[in-house]
Amino acid sequence: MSVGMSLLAILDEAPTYGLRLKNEFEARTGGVWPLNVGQVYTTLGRLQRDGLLNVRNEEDAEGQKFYEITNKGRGLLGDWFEEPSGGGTPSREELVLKLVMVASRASVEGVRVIQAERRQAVELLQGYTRIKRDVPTDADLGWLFLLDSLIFQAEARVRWLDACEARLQATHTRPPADTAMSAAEVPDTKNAWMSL
Amino acid sequence: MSVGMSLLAILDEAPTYGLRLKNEFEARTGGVWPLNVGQVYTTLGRLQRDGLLNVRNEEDAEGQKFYEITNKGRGLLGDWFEEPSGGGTPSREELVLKLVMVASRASVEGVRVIQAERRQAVELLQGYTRIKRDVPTDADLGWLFLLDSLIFQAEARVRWLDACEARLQATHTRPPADTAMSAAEVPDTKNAWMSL
DNA sequence: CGACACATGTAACACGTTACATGATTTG
DNA sequence: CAAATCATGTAACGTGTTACATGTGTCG
Repeated sequence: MSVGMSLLAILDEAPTYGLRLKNEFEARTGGVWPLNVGQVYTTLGRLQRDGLLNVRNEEDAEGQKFYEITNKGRGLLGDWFEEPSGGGTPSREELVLKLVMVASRASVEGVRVIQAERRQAVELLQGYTRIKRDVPTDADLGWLFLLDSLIFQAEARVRWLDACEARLQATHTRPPADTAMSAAEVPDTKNAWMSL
Repeated sequence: MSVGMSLLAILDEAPTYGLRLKNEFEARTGGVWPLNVGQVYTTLGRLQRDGLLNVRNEEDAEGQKFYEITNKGRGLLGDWFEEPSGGGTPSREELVLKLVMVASRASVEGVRVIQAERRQAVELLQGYTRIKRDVPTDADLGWLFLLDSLIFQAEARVRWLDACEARLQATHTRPPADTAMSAAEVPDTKNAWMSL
């Protein structure tokens, strides 16, 4: 419930109303992560249902409905900040999944896919870099965090794609081992993974 | 619908039955991405509903139900491979969102959060590296792709967290500009973003 | 007036995910 | 026989997301 937690985080600074939350959210993320207004209200409803926030005065004079975080909500928010996010199974990124699946196909196709992805990743990276260059040094800290994240991730992605292509080329040189639709045993490295 | 596409990709190599799909999926991802059997069936149902696959013979003698990809499914699969994945708005990663939100809080708390995340990221990175060291060179190509991805991403995350902490420390030195709950105007960098 | 921005909300859907139920077959 | 494994499936929930409906106020 990342969105809900974000709304709670904003409300933890000061009570506000729905549309304002949307605007704050988008302002802090520099417009990179647009948030449908409807989702704000649905999420607020769910947060209220779970007792994480209260409605102050039903319908203000100007038609604004102020929400305020509860103690329970503050507790949960604290947990969210304290507990590291990387636990559990790593999230299934679409691109990674795609490459995993393309790995058992014709290597020519694999190379095509990888290069197309690489082109796009580089393009995005350049875009982010251009934005960062023009960003004022006193810009919102959160927005700088996000921008850096986009850049670091895009860089990593490009380098990863290169590594994948190299792997693929190397495999292409030597004929592939007959792994086609084998007994589907999870490799014993799985156990190593489990012990993390 | 990443999972659905993955199932289609597996079925594109050869028709199989449900449980086998689960096993294949987990084998190819080295057990890192477990897939609940139930989800396989629900997803298969949705794929069938959309005409992306057919059921061969209702209930094989051994109680196995074979699925095969349709031409429509093959087309969609091709699109999936051809179209780069990074388009649209970048996915909302929980950790990034968390740091964005922590940015407007007390810097001491920010540092604590970042360091906790960093500890975990390093730990994960070490775990992945250990696994990679023991992985046979002839291992499944897709599994190697995935493992590399995890490593590259973890590395990038660590470096990003360091950059964030440095930013935070720098801000901490000079008193923060009064950005608290401002008019919430999306910065004009948004326009730069939009033009990507 | 008409258009636009502000403000709230609901209905509906997609997808991921889990918990549970069922039956057949194998094996100690 | 009992337990485990194989195999299929359903009901239900959480979250994200969109499209739509409604009403108010403002301004050219």
